[in-house]
Amino acid sequence: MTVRTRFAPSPTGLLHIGGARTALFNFLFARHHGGRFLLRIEDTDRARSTAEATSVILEGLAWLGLEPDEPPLYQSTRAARHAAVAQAMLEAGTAYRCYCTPAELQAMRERALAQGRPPRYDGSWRDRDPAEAPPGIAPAIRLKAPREGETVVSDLVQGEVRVANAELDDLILLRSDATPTYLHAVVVDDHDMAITHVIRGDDHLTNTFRQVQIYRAMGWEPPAFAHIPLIHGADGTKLSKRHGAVSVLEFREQGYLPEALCNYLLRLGWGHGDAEILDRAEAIALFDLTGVGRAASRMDYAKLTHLNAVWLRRAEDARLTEEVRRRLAPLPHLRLDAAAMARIASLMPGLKERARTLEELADSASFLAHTLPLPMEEKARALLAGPAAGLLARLAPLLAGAAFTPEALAAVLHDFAAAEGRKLGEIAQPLRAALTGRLVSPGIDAVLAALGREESLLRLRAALVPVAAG
RNA sequence: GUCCCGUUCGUCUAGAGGCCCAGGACACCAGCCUUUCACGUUGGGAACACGGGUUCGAAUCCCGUACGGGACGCCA
Repeated sequence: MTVRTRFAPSPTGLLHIGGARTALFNFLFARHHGGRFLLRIEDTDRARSTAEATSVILEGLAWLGLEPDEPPLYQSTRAARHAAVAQAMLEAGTAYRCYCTPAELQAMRERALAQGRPPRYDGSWRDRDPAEAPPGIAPAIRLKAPREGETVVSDLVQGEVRVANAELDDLILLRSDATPTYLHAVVVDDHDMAITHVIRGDDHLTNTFRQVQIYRAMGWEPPAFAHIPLIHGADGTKLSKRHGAVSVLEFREQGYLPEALCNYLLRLGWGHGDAEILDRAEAIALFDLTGVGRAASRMDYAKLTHLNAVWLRRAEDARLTEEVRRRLAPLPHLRLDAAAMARIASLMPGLKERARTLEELADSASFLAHTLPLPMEEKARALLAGPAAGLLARLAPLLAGAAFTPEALAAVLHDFAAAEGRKLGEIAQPLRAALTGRLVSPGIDAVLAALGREESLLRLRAALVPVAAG
């Protein structure tokens, strides 16, 4: 039997990282077992579903490299099939028409709650003669669920979970307007799509009992279930916007790499020995449901950022250069011409070691494309205002005559430091300040070489002018 | 309220009766390296929720308690 999994989001909002992780686990599980990963858009709630939300989900999945193996199935296109199955259950006697109005049900719930009983449908139409049906009321179709015994779910993550059938009431399959409820539509679709493993958030665990009852009523074999724990915010409560970024596209915006986010999400709630850094191929090879924990895990942005730094260092320079260009393009006072891009590309090895996100990377590369005057960090300005200025003034002519290769420049700086009786850092730091406007950058010889003689001397003199004048 | 699930360093986790006076990673602190920063590297502090059992032996099995989460809709 070929493994078939699915991710089934409802397009009512963003693709948040909880959903992304669910998709990732489904994808990885399918790939690990040589199966297929499918996507179903649960858009039966027409009022809340939007095309925008659907495209956000598709875009997020594509960015994460979690594209489905078949075109997505839109649940709303399957209403006729859902109704037909409910009808078949009606005829088979495993379902019945219920004429209670929403108001009556509401009152029923409130009464039960007031008496300290669980709020459940009392089954009043279960065995009632349909001839007693009140006129003018369209019935809903309810499952005639077993009242005795228990329903058992053998969950691949949670283990064997059971509940007494007496705890469950007769759920609605088809609303009075003939549209399917979520519980019913999911079962019919998973069955028709030949889904073998349903991997989803454990907020669905208790729904599963009722879904299993539907499978049983139809004589269908239920798929295997795996309910994975939810992701919480740093404070342990349900993840929401106030915890920081939650939308997948938001992470992209902030400069996170998809492979880093996937790596992080994989390790959140799943472990395999001491393995921490995993690429897609390794994840597919190692992932299995047995490694999934049962407790909710908290979102840790610091760890995500660290993983992002790791993946940033591993990323191709050309790709990062393009990402930097895209992020720098809208900014003022930058000239992203071929020369500037060549500088950025040549310094990328040193740049990417010092950044944790694409945002930081772009920021740290901006000096290479900046038009003069160069913006100065306060500390850089202070350094240039000190005695270092004299050193740089004496250094300038030496640089003017030097070959602009990192090796030759390093030699010039070393010799100069020796001649001045200074430590190299005492030369390099002010020079860095003059050339970059900052105190942190790739190696100073590499920076000089990347900028080239003309630009380097231009920046050096520009930095010294105010000092000389003051 | 009822039902279901969970609980190992601050966080993510390893651990499936002796290998654990509990290992790794992030974060934190200190040293080294370094041309600053970062990387790297070395070291440090830091946890089996609590109480009972079972066993020669329990983080691991059982039962309670506490705390947390989830579900109880003609929402998904």
